[in-house]
Amino acid sequence: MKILLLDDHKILLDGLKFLILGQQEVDSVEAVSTVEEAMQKLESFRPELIVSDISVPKEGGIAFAKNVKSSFPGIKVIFLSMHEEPYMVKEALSTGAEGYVLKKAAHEELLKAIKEVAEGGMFFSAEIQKILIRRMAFPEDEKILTVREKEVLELIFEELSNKEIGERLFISERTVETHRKNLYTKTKTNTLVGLLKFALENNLISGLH
Amino acid sequence: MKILLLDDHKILLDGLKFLILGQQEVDSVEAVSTVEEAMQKLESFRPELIVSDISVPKEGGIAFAKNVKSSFPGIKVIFLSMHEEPYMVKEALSTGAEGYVLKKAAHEELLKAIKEVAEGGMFFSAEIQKILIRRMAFPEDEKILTVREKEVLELIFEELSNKEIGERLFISERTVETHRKNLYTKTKTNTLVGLLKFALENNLISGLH
DNA sequence: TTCCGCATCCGTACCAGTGGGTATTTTTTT
DNA sequence: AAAAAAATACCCACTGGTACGGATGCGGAA
Repeated sequence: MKILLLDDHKILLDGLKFLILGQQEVDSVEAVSTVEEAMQKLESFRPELIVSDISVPKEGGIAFAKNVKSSFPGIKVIFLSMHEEPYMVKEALSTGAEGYVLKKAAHEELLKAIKEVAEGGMFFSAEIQKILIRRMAFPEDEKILTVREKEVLELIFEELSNKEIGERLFISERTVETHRKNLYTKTKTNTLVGLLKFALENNLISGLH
Repeated sequence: MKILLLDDHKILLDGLKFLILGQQEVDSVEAVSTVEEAMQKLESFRPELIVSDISVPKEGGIAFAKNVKSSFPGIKVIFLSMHEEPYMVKEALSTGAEGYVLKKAAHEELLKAIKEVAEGGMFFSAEIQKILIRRMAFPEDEKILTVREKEVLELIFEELSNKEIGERLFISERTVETHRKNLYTKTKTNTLVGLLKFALENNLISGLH
C-alpha cells in the first residue's frame, strides 16, 4: 500500500513517515507540506490512502479532501488534526473521509486507523466518536438562524455598532436591535461573548485565523 | 546530553524522539505530554535541555518555562511552536529561552537548534528572527499582558460582569474597569469583539467548548 | 384561507461598560 | 535605595446596547 502524508508542520512529517513505514502492509510513504505538492503527487505517486492535516495553509485540508474525493473516489482519506470542535469535525466528515485522528493521540492510534481504513473500515478517535454520538442525540440546534440574522451576526463580529449595521444593510437601527434580540433568544445566550462562542462553535462566522 | 520533550501532540512526540536520538551528542530523550509529567521528570531525569511546545493545556508552555528557569537556571529551553504571532514570540522569549523553532520547519532545523543551544548559543527560525529584527527597528510599545490582566480576560470570556469579576478576584469593580481599560490599550482594540479576537488569535484563553 | 415565520419598525427606562482622568500601595527590577 | 511596573481604587459624563413593551406587511405552508 502507498500512503501520502500532508501536513504543513514538517517537523511532524519526518517522524511520522518513519513510524508508518514500520508497518508491514505499507510499501511506501510520501510526505508533502502543501496542497499544491499533494495534488502533484496524486498523479505521479497514486496513493491508495491519504493522511491529511486540516489546517494546512491556503485552501485547507477540507477543500483538498473534497477535491480528492471527487477526482479519485477510490482514495481513502484520514484526517489528522488538533481540532476537536464539533463544527470542524462536521465539515471534515462531510467530505466523505474514512477517518479522523487527533494529534494528541498516541501514534499507535494512527497506525490502527490506517490499518482499519485500508481494510475497508473507518476509524475515529474516542473524542470524535463522542461528538458524533452527541450530534445523533441532539439533532441540529444550529441552522435555526435566518439569512438576515446571520448577516447581522457577521457584522457584529466586524465590530460594527447597531447603527453602522443598520446603515450597511439599509435597515433601521431598531430592526438591528430586534435581530440582535432574536439572536440571543435563538442561541440561548445573553451576552456578546456567549454569542461569539456560539458562532465560533457552529462555524457561523468567517474569518478569525 | 539528556533532553526532555514536552508536547501534548503525542503523535509528534514519538517521531521526534526517534529523530533526536539519532544525534551523537544526545544520550537520552524523554517525552512527556503534560506540564505535570514534565515537572516530575525534571527531578528524576535531570535534563540539560528542554524542547517544549507553547500551547500545552492548562498552564501552557510559557508558564512552564518560567518555572523551569527560576528553579533550574542552568537548564536550556527551546520552544517548538506553530505560532509566529509577534505577541506570542515576545512572551515566549521573555522567559529567557535559548531557542524558538517553528513546527513548519524541517526537522533538521530543530536538530541544529539543539546543537547550537547545547554549545551555549541560541537559535531562532528565520521567521522569528525577522520578527526580532523588526522589533529592533520599530521599538514597539506593545506590552505583554500581566498575570492579573490575563485573569480578568479569562473571566470576561466566562461571561462574567465587571462586578462578578471583582467578587471572584476580591477586588473592587473599579479595579476591574481599570484592568479592562488596560487590556484595550495594550491590545490596541476598542471593542469587546476586538479583544476577543486578539485573545483567540494569541490563544490567551483556554478553549471554548 | 388561515396561520406562522420572517423581516421590518418604534418608544422608553435602565444599566453596564467606555473613556477621560488621578492617585495610592505593593511588588519587582535595577 | 531608587526607579519602574503592577495592582489597586476612585470620579464622572456619556453612550451603546438591554429589557420591557408593543406594531405592520408579506410570502409560503397547512
